[in-house]
Amino acid sequence: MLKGYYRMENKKVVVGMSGGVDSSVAAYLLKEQGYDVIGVTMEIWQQEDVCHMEREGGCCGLKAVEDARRVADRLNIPYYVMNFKDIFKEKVINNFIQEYMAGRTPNPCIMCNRMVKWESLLKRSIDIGADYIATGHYSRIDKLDNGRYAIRKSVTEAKDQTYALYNLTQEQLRRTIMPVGLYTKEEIRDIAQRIGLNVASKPDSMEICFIQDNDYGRFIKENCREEIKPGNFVDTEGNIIGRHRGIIYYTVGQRKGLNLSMGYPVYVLEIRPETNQVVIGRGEEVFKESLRASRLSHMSEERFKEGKEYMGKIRYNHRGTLCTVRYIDDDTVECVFKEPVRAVTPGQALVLYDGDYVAGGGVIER
RNA sequence: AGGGCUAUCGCCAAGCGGUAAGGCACUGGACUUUGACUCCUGUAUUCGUUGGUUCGAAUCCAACUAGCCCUG
Repeated sequence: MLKGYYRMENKKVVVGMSGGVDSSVAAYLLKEQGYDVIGVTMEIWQQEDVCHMEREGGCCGLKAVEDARRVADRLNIPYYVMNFKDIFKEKVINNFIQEYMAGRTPNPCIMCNRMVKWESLLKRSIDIGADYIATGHYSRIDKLDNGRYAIRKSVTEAKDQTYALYNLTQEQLRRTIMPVGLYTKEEIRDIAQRIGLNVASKPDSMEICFIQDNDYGRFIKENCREEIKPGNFVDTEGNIIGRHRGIIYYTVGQRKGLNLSMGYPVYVLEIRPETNQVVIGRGEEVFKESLRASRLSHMSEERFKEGKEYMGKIRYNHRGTLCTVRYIDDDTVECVFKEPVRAVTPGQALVLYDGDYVAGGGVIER
């Protein structure tokens, strides 16, 4: 039943515990493997008025602390709550708002993973004497023949979280353990059940953790300094076809909420922050066969191989499309897909896979 | 001022005497560890107004109202 079992006497690992099933079982598995396990819950965004609107499954709510503490007690491991509110606000929330204001669509989970879950938690963990940090991600980390570390897809295709981890650094990967990547979600729930964790049937988390009601438009409006200005919807010819409420409310590929009655469904093709315009078109116009990505991150390889076929994902829930890349400069690639992909969205990540391994990725520019 | 045409859900639009299609938009839900997409679901007791004909009208008739077009 236990996979990847080997004894790690004296090795100290900090497990980021969200209070959910996955990270709880991760802590258990590590303990079984002989690590010296410390449970930590990262306090990152809670507002004081959140108690009455406890949403099930939030990855970092207040109830999370209760649940995590109970699990730590049960596993008999030391447990701490660490405050990461400032760094989270600065690196994740502010960036989230800035990106939307700039007409882009960020993926806050990726930013949070890289800057908070890893950069900050790892640093503090090392400070308290830990050798590793661990999480409950459905993903594996392998050391390759070329000496590099790489994120590898989980054993379950159905539950794969590697996309949001594409930009972890070699140093971060070297110090990370992801014990649940060897199991399926069902197996993890079974383990939780067997060892008597009360979080066994807790629902998976979803949606943005720091926006409880999921109304991210309102969240930005209330938290940004600048004014949200209404503007024009235009077609590809530049004709004005309506008014929009402000570019932050839209994203490429979006259909709902446009309030545009053309007789056929219309979608957002492009957001132009310079002119405050939102370009609208038909469903088939939202497909593209190439994109440009920058702020590159290389994982399984030091550099991508031009002409080599990778599987490219342009959003978390994307099966992937075969593609090739070509460097425009050291930090930018042009990616050409074998077949058109829907809704290439600036601000989202392009993640390239070489088989099961994450080769790397970047942020979509256009 | 004459002549003609049109008025059906927020938008477009079927209907042509037998008891209100459909599309778009919008609602709610499912899916989803980002935003989206997608998939289900719901949505006019009422047809510009007022009368009339008829067993029965959104459908026929009349007047009125509004908009559009043509001629001055």
